[in-house]
Order: sequence, then structure tokens, then C-alpha cells
Amino acid sequence: MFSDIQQTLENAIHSVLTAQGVTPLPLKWAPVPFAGEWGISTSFFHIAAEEARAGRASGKPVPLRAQELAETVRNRLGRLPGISRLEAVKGYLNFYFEANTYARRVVEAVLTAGPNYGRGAPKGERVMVEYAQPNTHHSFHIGHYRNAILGEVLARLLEFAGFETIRASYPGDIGLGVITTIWAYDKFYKGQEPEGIHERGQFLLKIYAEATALLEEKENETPEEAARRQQYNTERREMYRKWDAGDPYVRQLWQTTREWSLEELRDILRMLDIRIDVWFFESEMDGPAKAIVEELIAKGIADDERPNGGPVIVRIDEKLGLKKETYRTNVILRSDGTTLYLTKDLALAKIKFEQYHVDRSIYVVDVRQSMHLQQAFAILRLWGFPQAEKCYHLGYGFVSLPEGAMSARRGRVVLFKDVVDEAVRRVLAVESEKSPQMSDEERRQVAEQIGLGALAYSMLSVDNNKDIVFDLDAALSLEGRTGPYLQNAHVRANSILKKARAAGLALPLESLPALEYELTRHEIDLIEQLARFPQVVEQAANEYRPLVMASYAYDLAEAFHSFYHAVPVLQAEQSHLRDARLQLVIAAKQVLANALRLLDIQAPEVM
RNA sequence: GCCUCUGUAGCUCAGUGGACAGAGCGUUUGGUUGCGGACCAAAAGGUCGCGUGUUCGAGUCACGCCAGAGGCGCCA
Repeated sequence: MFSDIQQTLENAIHSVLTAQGVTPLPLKWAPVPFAGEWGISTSFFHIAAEEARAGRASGKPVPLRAQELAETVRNRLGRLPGISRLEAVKGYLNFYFEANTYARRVVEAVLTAGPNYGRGAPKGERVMVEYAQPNTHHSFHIGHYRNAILGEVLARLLEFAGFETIRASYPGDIGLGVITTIWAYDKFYKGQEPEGIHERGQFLLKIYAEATALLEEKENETPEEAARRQQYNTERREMYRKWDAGDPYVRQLWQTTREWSLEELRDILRMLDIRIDVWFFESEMDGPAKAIVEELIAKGIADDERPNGGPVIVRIDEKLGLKKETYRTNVILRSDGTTLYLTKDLALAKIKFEQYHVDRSIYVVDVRQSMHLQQAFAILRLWGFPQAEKCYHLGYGFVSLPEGAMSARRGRVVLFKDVVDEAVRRVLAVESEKSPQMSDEERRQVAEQIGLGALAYSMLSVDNNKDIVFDLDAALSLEGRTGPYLQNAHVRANSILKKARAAGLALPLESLPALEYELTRHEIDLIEQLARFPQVVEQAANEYRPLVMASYAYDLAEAFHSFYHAVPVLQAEQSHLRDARLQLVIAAKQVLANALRLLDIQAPEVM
């Protein structure tokens, strides 16, 4: 927000330095790091160091010389418009703003732009974000949730920063796991269908877990058990073959159960306020994938080892001319002629580039698939897609439980739906005590917003590349650095405004009050946070890091809570003070709402 | 064996090469006849895994160790 001021100051400093016979270098700027003070700061260490290197040394150590330069510049700059005070300390030069002037500018900018405050200019680039890729026939767990919330927030950040954004989901609706489930369903549960969307999803998960247990080789198994296991395996393989051949019975069975899973997925996405633009399905990539294998063989990129009973492979390092082992060798078609995940990913990438004309493609996928995706991108380069340079894997650490990795087979899974239900229960317990006047309907709705907010923030406040050991109590905590803390700031702002309106004030006020009084440090801190928001949007989007926005949102909420306690608004002694602070509260509420929206956390009016 | 990621307060985590390394939880203490206490204010708590470099300056960059997690041609 202050880049113009920064430029003016930098020019002024350069001319002072030049007049002193000092060679100026570009300056680095940062906010003054002291609470309750408002300004920007630069330092002279690098200029002093350069002098020393060039042999124009004054003989002084660098820090001393930097301080000398800072003092010289301070003494010669004189009065600057908009700057109330200058300070040279420890090699730094601090410029303190005329707080009232800038405070007014910030509040005005927020109130004028409203929900669009912080929105970046159009970037003229189309980005596709692929996330929400759970397998069907398997219920949605807390690990899938991390993926979904991360992808959605990334999409929101990119969109708000000015990219044309397409949200894509890619459920794995075929594969050995899927076939295992429908085989067991057909054999042991044929015709059964539980009532309720989530009950059906969990039913499939139970069947999957039972089936994998049956198919797993056990220690000390009797010859009868071994024979039975092999029989089951044969049946499963036969079912996969039938699916591949388009057998109507197997296809129907698959369609029905697949729809149960997709219904559950759609319900969860609705709960998370995620609207997917494009659905791709793994089952639809099979045909295109097979065609691609032939094309890659014809182009000499892939080697066909099928004549010798082997698979079709791509020797990536060799084809790229790499001496060092980097991408190794990949199988793109099994020796039995069936495709693999990688082959389907190649087919999907082609569709993204050719049908959706994306300039950039972001894959939000578990970090364990990092190697796999790098291989896919390398093959796309070999294949000749220029967009392959703009494929980016946003990896994230996986979610495990205190007792180890999640495993459906061992019945060790934390389901998203169960966590949400528990969250709502806990919030309701707090709510009934704190907000006894709320209607049951409203209470239920707010409880879901708060519970989901707590969960979302617990995932987003950890950096992408860190693994998470899921702790229910920590994730659903309502106090401290949590989603509800942010939501509470919004509610408190709303509460003040509601009271003001009830007292007969028309908000927002017709004209912006002048802010011609001495601002408290709490007001300055709050306004500085409001001013930061646009750069935070830019940074979070550029770095693909929701954490940057999550941290900021906490800083903003903290500044508001402190302000709320220390600075009277409706009880202000004079009406012009009250009016100015009311405008500030409106602005704070707006920026809180904007930040929460980007984090996919609801901003309730009451809680 | 090779590659990637992680290591910061008792625990969970932030931390643009720059000023005294910051939060939350937990511990201890204080705060509402007040705009909602899901809050605020404060105290205690640190060899930033270890070492060597680069730099005026390193938690941050490079290299080497140690520890943990993950990956490495027919799973997804």
C-alpha cells in the first residue's frame, strides 16, 4: 500500500548519498518492527560493506560506518511530506508515518473496495488446481480433508490474486481397491443398501477392510485357508477382467456403488463450500491412456518390452540425456496390457492442456507421490508439451494418527464425518452456556460453522511440507490460536456495529471522520494490519502457501481483540472519536471477513 | 545404496540474510457495575540437532555428520 512513499524516500536518500560522494545501492525496505509504532525502515550495511570491498573504506567497521551513513542521511533529508519523525539507530533509518493521514487512507481504501479489498489485478493467466482426488468405494477421511481444504484455499488465493482459476477434482473410481470392494459386496452383501449418504460410504469402507483382510496372506495359515484365499484372488481378478471387458453385470454393480461414494463426496464438498468446476474420473482416462502408450512407442520415447514378456517402459534419464540418476525408469503399460496411474496422469495432462487451455497446472497431491509426478512432468517434456514447464506439484505432508499411519485394513481410520459430528457436539456444549438466547436452528448452524472453522484452521496453520499427527482435542480446540478466535473477532466487531445501529446510528457514516485525534497504539497496530492484507494475498498466492494467510489472519484478529479491550468505541468520550472508531471497526470487520473467506472459514455474525 | 522432506521453549508450531528469536497450549498471576471472558494483560520457560564454512551480519545460505519420516520399473 505504501510503495509510492517508499519510492519517494528512496530517491531522496539516493540524492543525499550521491551528494556525499557515496555510491548508492538499491535499498531494502521493511516495516518498523516495534509495536505501536507505524512506519518503514531501511538500513545501510550493504552500502558500507560495498565501500569496504571497493577499498574506499573509512577504516571503520561496517556497523559503525552504516550508522554514520544513517545519521548523515537523517541530518540532510529535512522535512518530508507524510513523515512525522526520522530516527537513525544501529545502522537503520526509521521513517515514522504521520499516523492520522495514513490511517485515513487505509480505512478509506478498505471501505471503498469492501469485499474486493486486497484483490489483485488480472494476471492474464489460466490456472487449473487439481485436488479432491479421493478413491471411491472408500469413505472420506481426515487425510482427504487436508487435501481438500488445502486445494480449495489455494484456489481461492490464486483467484483473488488475479488468476483465472479452474477447480478440478479427479476421483480414483477404478483400480484394484475398487474391484476388491465390489467383489466382496457381490459375494457377501449382495442387495444390501444402508439408508443415508454417509452410512453407505462407511458401509463400503467396512467391506473394503474386510475384503483386504480375507485376501491377505497370513502366517501359519492352513492349506484350506490358503486355497480359499487363492480362490478369492482368482474371483477378484476375474471380476477386474470382466470390468475391463465391459461386462454389463459388473459394470452395473460398479456404477451403483460408485454413485454411493460420489454422493458422499459431493455432500462433503457442499459442507466445505467447495464448488468443483471440472470432474475428471480415472475410469475415463483408460482409453486415452492406451492410445498415448502407442504414440510414445511410435515416437521412440517409450520402449516396448512386450515381445519379451515385459512391460512398456520409458527410460527417462536416458532419453533426457541425464548422466546422474534422476527420474529413473517408469513402467507405463503392464505386461498384461493394462494401464497404470502414471499412464492415466499423462492422458489427463493432455486433456488439461488441449481442451482446457491451461497455462499452469497445479497438482495438490500427497508428498509421497513427488517422485511419481516429477516423472510424469519429465515424460510430458519428452513428449513435447511446453506447458510441462508450468506443472507444479504442491506436495503436503501426510496425516497420521498417534498410533501410526491410517489404515482401512486395520480399521484405523479417522473419518471426516465423525470428526465434524464431534466438533458440532463440542461447540454446542459451549454455545448453550454462552448464547442461551439462540434458537435451536441457528445454534446448530453456527455450531457447524465454528466446528468446521476450528478444523480448517488446525490444518491451514501448519506449513504444507509438515506431516500432521492428528490429535482430535488439538484440532477441535476453541481457544487460543484457532479458527474460533478469528471468528470471535468478527462477531465482536459485528456486535459493536449492531449496538450502534440499535442506538439509531446509520452505518456506514455518510462521510469519513477526520481521525484528527491522537491514535492509541492499539489503533495503529490494527490499522497497520489492515494495510498489510493486499501484500499478504500476493505473497500467499505466489508461494502457494495458505499458511501465510492463516498466520496473517491471526495477527489481524489479535490486533482487533486488543483494540476491542483497550479502546472504547461506543463509550468514547466524544462523538467524533466514536464515529472515527466505528469506521475503523467496519473496516476491521471487512478485512476479517475477506481473510476468513480466503481460508474457507465462515464468518458468523453471532456465536 | 541413492534421492526428498523434517529437526526452534515441556508439547504443537511460526519466523524476507538484518535490530532484543516469536505465538498457542500447558504452568503461575491479574483483569468485566464496561462494546460478548470462545477475550485481554503479565511472568517463567531457548547451546534454534551437532560441526565447518560463506558473509559486515546466519535459526535462515553451502558442505559434512547425527536423528526421524517418506520415496526409489509393472500400487495409487
